Amino acid sequence: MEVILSTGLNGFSLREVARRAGVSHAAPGYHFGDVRGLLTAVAIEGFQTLNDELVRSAAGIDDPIERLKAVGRGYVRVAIEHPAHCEVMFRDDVIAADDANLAEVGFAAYMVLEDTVATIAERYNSELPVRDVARLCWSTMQGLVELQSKFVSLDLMLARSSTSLDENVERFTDLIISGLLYRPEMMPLT
Amino acid sequence: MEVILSTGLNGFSLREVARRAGVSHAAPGYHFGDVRGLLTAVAIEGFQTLNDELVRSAAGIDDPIERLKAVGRGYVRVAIEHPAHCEVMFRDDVIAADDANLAEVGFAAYMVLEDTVATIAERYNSELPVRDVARLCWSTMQGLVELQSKFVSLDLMLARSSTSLDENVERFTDLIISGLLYRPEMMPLT
DNA sequence: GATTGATCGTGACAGTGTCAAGTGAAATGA
DNA sequence: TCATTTCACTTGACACTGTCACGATCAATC
Repeated sequence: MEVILSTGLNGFSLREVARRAGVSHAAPGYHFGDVRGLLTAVAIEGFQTLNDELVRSAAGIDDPIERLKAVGRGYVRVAIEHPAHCEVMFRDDVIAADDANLAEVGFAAYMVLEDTVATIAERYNSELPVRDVARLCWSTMQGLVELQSKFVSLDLMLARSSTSLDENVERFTDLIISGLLYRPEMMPLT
Repeated sequence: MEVILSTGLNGFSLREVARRAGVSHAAPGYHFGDVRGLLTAVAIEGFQTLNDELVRSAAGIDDPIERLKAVGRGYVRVAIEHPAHCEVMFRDDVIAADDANLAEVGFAAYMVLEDTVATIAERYNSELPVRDVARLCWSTMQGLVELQSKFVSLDLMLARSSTSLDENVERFTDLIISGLLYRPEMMPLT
């Protein structure tokens, strides 16, 4: 994590890892087989903490809409507190995307989200396309985390005050949730 | 683009580019100054075509909601037709994210989206937070493009038939648009 | 007490980005 | 017209990288 944070994933190198660990230059390669293997292990660890955090965020909140908001906040909390992990987790070009363990723990994390959406459907709107909504939420969070820095520089160009990641999460989830409550018969298009 | 597509951004190398161009190994470095410089040029080209495509997608469509849908479709069309460019455009670790030309053309592309949302606000819902909605849309599209492959393997695990990128765009935009039409007084949260 | 397996260290190889120096042709200026 | 400068490279070198084969050490096991 140190190496990823200081040099970026780009300048990451097994030999630098070895240097900081005080071992020979080939030792990391022996353990993880590969640079890909090492980064895959990092990604798995990342998904594990994501899963833990989402479960913890959702726990004890009865209203599923509030629970969805909490899950969203949990997602960006992981992004903020574990930036090195998150830089790796979705980078299929540097990890073994077909690794079984990776798929399993990623699946678990996703399911926390889908379950929450399913409860919203039960309680508020039975016509809700659960799977689509869950993926919409995930895509939005992921895109937000990735684009946040662009948004900041965009605000700079427009001389507008910029919005923090946390605040953007709140706004985005509110906007999405509005959509979950909408039914066509409520209001025709003009 | 050839090199990026065949070896991935990970295995990308100036020397391979030089080989395919039939020039000496240092020639690309001379032209672009740097591997970062070359990839920044690619990103600028990518944002330029994105901007062109979004403008073309939006042109001639009167209803702003239909226009927003068209812009969304345009976004993923660029992602599909120019995968090499898109792999670079948002990778701030390998490009010069503070490049002035890059910021300018990226800004232009974003503004097509924000203008469309502004028109929706004018016509349908004056209380719409235009900036937030525009960024919600962009984040969602970006996240979707990035996560699509994960969604496919997720469907595989769940033994569900998977959804194409185009279809996901349709569904996501529909869900977002529902939210844009929603007003709290329409339906209380019971 | 010999063997085996794991955990490394060492050295080598091909490949990489980048830099300094050289090279030849085209453009420029007198 | 001819010297000079600029441009677009080429060449060669350096430090760095991942990965591999080969040894060395050492604890556990038979």
